[in-house]
Amino acid sequence: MHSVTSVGRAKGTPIRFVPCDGTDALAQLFRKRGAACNFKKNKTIASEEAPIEWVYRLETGVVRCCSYTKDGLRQIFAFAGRGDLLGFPDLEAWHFTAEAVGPVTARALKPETLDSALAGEAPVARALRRLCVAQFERRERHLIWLSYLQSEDRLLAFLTDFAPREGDLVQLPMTRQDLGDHLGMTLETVSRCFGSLRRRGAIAMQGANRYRLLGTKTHASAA
Amino acid sequence: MHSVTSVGRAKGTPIRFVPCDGTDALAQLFRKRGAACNFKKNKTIASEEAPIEWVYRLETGVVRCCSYTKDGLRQIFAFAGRGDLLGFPDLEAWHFTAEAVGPVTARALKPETLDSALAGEAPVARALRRLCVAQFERRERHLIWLSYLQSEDRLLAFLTDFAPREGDLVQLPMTRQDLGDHLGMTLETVSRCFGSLRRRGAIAMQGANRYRLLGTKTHASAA
DNA sequence: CGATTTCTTGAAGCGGTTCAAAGTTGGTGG
DNA sequence: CCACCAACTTTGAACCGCTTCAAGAAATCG
Repeated sequence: MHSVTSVGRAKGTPIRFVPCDGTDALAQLFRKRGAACNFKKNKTIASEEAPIEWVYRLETGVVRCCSYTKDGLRQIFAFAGRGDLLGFPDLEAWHFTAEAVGPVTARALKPETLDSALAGEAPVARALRRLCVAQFERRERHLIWLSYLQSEDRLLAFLTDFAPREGDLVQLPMTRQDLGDHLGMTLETVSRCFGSLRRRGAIAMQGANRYRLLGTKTHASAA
Repeated sequence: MHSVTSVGRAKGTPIRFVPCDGTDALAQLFRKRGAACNFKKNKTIASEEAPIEWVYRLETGVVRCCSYTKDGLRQIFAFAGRGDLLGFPDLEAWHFTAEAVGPVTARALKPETLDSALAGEAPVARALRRLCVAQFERRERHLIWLSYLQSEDRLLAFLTDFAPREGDLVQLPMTRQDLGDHLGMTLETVSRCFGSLRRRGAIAMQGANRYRLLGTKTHASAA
């Protein structure tokens, strides 16, 4: 651990992630009027600072949303998946680069189309606002991970977040490097952390890319 | 420096911060229909997870937007100032705690009021969306700071961001502890970094809380 | 002015990086 | 089907930046 004051203001819950449930109106819009499209592994879907020509809603596959510094360093803000939106209307340019981690399918809409729906249909506007705020909160959670937790707990936090449910066998589509660039550590540290989490009994691995969360309270539901 | 791949994708500009200019419609709304209010130093304006009863637009003073973990550690997401909004409508609860760093004045609006303006007036809706996305980008920039830069450059990045203009004498309203909790380092490290930045000639100090950016290109505008 | 908070500075220790090398995995073609 | 190659992962050892703990200096406020 480092920095951050201890001000003794213990909160019941730490930080909850509010999954956006109001997406329905948006989902329908994309399904009805969106163009289906596919991206191959590692294909760049959108480039930072390029004008937004399409707004996407992901159907299958995982996308890394990241930013490159001028020296070529990469920070992955988030891994986007099914139901996530890439791009916002009335935003002149992409503020991150989006790349397909594996094969990806999505539905695309022209920003103008979404824009006019925004004006006409209140539920769509509301759904988009909620999605934006949800992403916003996600970034804040990420910020907390990076400054509070040490590497091992940071990885565990991610794995917990990524797993749909405790005990499920989860396939990680991304590399150690991707994880490192997301969690602010080197790929070596990521690897070492996988090792110690496994040894510690927090996770079970099946090959390098499949894991299962052995919840601290999976069997014992006491307390 | 740590982690983060060098993929060699040099970009012209690193990450720009797009100041939200579309606030006008919102500003007018708050000025016309908002209730004026004052907060004393260190007063809690909003508490994480509490229901949002008012949405604020800051007029003077600085507010720290932060989150406390259950062990009482604090992460400061941002220091909000004049023109910044605290709280979003159609969001059931605060997702951070807001505290006055010094004396603060603001205008407050009931979320319902803002909500109905959102439905009726397109420019207000657009302004709010832009503000939300701007905050969003701000968090992403912050993430980049935390994972790319080492302490000294992190502080410099903040000081550069906080100064309205290079060369101006800037008064810092927050403590070293606040800065540390914002930048992910201890207050001691913050202090040491102030020292080395001063020695290095990047800034000039006037007491502990006034500084002046000695831009690397202030006088010499060459190249 | 004294008292309390805030800031600075020093020295030791640790977590994570860096550099290096060996081990795995998955895909391709003989 | 196996051999080979490239990409990815694991592991080791030395080093460095930041934290931690501790003490002293400066600033702020009643």
